[in-house]
Amino acid sequence: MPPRAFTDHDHGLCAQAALASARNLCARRSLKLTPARETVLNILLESHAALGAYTILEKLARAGFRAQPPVAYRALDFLVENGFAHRIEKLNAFVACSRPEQGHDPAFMICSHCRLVAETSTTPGRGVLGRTAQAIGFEIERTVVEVEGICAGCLDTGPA
Amino acid sequence: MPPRAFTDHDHGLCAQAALASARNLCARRSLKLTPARETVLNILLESHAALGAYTILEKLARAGFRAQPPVAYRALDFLVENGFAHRIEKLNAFVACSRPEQGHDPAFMICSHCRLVAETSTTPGRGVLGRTAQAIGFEIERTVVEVEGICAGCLDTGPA
DNA sequence: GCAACTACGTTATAATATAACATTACAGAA
DNA sequence: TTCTGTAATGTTATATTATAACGTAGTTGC
Repeated sequence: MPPRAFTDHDHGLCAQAALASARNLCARRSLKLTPARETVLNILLESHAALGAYTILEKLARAGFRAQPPVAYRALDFLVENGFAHRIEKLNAFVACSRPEQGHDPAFMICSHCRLVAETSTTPGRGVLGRTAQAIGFEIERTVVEVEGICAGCLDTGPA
Repeated sequence: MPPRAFTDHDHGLCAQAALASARNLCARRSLKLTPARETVLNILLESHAALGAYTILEKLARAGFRAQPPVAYRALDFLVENGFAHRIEKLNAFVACSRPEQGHDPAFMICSHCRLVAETSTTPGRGVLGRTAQAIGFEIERTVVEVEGICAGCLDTGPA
């Protein structure tokens, strides 16, 4: 599956599908997709851009929620823990997950010009790094793979 | 070259070599390794642990420097830009570079128990991610590869 | 009903990072 | 040597990101 962020697609459908999928998974796992959580997920699903917690907070406020930071962070914690969103370490920001159905080790391509983030996947345990880890007895738990660069669209219109 | 952080080694030598190497490279490239910069590098070289900017700032203060944040951040910027240190995104912290001589795409193994960070290297442009990037015309500029887990030493003494 | 748990509301503050502008040091040109 | 531009530092203030702590309310299972 190619990443969608930088390719033409019907984003309405894309967002709708992700939301439906989240609802589904929550039902199956008896997780509560409460209003605040669902609203944050919808905010993230508006685009493939990474949003900072305080940007999300503003949008939450506009949607009628109380705008204290913990509200946003708690919702984000829930979404990230359950695989409906990801934290982009490089940006201290968050994106909706493109593939909530699959367990995955996500990898991200971040356009430093338009700030869109495409999700793809990686197999970090394998490859050189995995072998090195094994050689020294390091047990991998989580991986962060983020590449920063310029997406095709931004290259076309002239790189930054 | 295996990562040193999690393996037995003479750390005094390790730090000394890194410092010598930094001095050398600065001379060759006419970069100024000023007292503040060298002190920060030495602070980082004390161990293979990642240090936050404010921890570094405290140590700088103890070494007789003025302790305003920009002092630490400027020195860190210099060290990172010139490859003498790296920023660990996952931790918002910094480590000395283990191989300042080589241009590299570093990858890090972070022990979530003892917080030591081992540096190794990666070839992000190749592999699945590189091919995906190429397929959609994404031009990679920088990569962040950090794996979090438990090092052999911490596994031995009982995992967290 | 009520105990236990989960989520939410709210205040406060911690931790990380940078803007902005004044001052000083220093290298190369006149 | 003095001038001058650049790089580095000093300093104040503030922006941005994140969490602690504690009380309230809703829900679930008994």
